Amino acid sequence: MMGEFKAPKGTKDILPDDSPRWDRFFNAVETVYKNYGYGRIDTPIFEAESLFARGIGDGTDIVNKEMYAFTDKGGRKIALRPEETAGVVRAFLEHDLGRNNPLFKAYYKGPMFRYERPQGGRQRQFWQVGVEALGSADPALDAEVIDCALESLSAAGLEDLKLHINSVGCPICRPGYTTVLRGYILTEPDRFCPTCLERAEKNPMRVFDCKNPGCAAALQAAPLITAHLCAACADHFSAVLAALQVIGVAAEPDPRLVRGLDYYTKTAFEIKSGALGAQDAVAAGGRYDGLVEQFGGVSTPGIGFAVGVERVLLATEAAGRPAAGPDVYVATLGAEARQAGLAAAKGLRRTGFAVAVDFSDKSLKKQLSYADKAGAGFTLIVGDEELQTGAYVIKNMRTGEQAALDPESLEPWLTSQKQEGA
RNA sequence: GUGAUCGUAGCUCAAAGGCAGAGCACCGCACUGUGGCUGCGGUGGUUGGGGGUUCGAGUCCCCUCGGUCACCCCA
Repeated sequence: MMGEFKAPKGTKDILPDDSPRWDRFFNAVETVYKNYGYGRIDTPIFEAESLFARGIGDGTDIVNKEMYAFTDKGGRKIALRPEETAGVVRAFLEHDLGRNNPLFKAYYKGPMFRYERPQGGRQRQFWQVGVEALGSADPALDAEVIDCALESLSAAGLEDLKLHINSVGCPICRPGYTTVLRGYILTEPDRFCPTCLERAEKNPMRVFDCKNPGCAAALQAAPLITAHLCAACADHFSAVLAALQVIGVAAEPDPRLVRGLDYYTKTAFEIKSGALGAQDAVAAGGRYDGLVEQFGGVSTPGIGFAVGVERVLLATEAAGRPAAGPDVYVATLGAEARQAGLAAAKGLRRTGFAVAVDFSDKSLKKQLSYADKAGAGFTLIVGDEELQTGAYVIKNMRTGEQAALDPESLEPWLTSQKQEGA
C-alpha cells in the first residue's frame, strides 16, 4: 500500500536485500585502496558554498546549476557536497596534513549531491569512492593513481574497461591553446551548432564533447592540445604514458578528452565501462596542482579520482546472492515459551550465533515455514512440552533431523554441528 | 533545464471508451505441535494525484508528481 511519501526525486533506498552487494563492493575497493597506502577520510556532507564555488569553478555547471545550496539558521551559505576533492583539500589545509608527510594519501566513500535530471546511472544523491594524493608532482604517481583506480574496479568485478587519458595543460600553456582553438572555430562559424559557438567563447575545449555529427566533422582538423602543451606539461604527459606502459596498463590517449571541473591541470583521465548506456564513465580524475594554493595554502600538487558506485553496480552482474539466513530460528508456542525462547536466543547470540526469534504467534507449521523462508540453518522449538521436560527441540532444516536438548547444551551442540557442516 | 515515453494488486504484466483481471507472492484449509511438494479456497485496487470531455474514462484532453531514455552535464 503506497503511503503518502516517496523517496525524493533522484534518490533511492538501499534495502536490506541490496546491501550485501554494496558491502561486497566497498570491501573490495577499500582493500585495494589500503593496499595502495590510502587511509580513510570522512569529511562533512555539507561545507561552505564558497568552498565548492572556488574549487570546482564559478563557471561550471556543477556550481551554477547543480548545487544543493541553502542558508542555515545562522545565516551561513551552505551547500551539500557535489564531489569530495574540495572537502579533502580543505581538511588537508585545516589540519596541516602536509607538514609531517611528504605525500598525504586518503580515500573516501560517501554520498554526493547534484541537482540534475535523473537518468540511469545518474541520481541526485549518489555514492562515490575515491582517493586523493597531495604532495607530489611526479608523473609516476599519476600512473600509480590510475592503476589504483583500475585495480579497484576490477576487484569490484568490472570487466570491459577502457582508460582514456589526456593532458589538459596548465595555466601557462592552456590559455594559448584555447585561443588557437577558438580562432579555428570562429574561422568557419557556419559549420558549428549554436551551443558550440557559445562554448567557443566560454570554454572552447568543451566543443569536443559535442555529439552533433556536423560539429564532429568540422572538428576533424581542429588543432589539438597535444601540440600546444608547454615543455613541462608535454614531458609530464609522456612520462605518465611511459610509466603506465611499464606497469602494464593499457591507455588510450584522447586529445579531445575534457573535464567539467576547472581545477584540473596536466593529467586528466576517464574510465569507461562498455556495459553502460550514455552515462558510461565509471571513474574519472586527474591532477589539480593549483587547487591547494587556490585555497590559500602553500603550493602543493595533487591528484585523485572518483568512482561512481551506482554506475559500477549497474555495470556488474546483479548476481543476486541472497543475504545469509540466521543460524537459528526460534519458534515458540505461547507467551511463557516465547520468554524461554528469548532467553535461549540471547545466550546463543552472545556466543556468536545469528538468531532470529519468531514473534508472529502463528502455528508451529507457519513458524517453520518462516524459518525456511528466512534460510535458517536450525529451528529451535519451544512449547509446553519442552517447558515441562526441560528438553528443547532443535531441528536441522536441511536434513530434517531433530534432537531434544536441555538449554545449556544447545550452544556446544550447535558449535559441534557447525564444525561438522563446514 | 529541453525532448520523448511510461505509471493498473506487494512484484511482473493484461484489459483496443462499456462488469478492473492473470501469474507469482501473501493468508487459510486438507495436515489442531513440524518447513520445502501438491490440491482447493480466500484477502488484496480510490488504475500515482487533481481537473476536464462523455450517458459512461484505466483508456481521450489539460495540469501535477514520479520512473525510464536521450540531450545537457557528469561519477
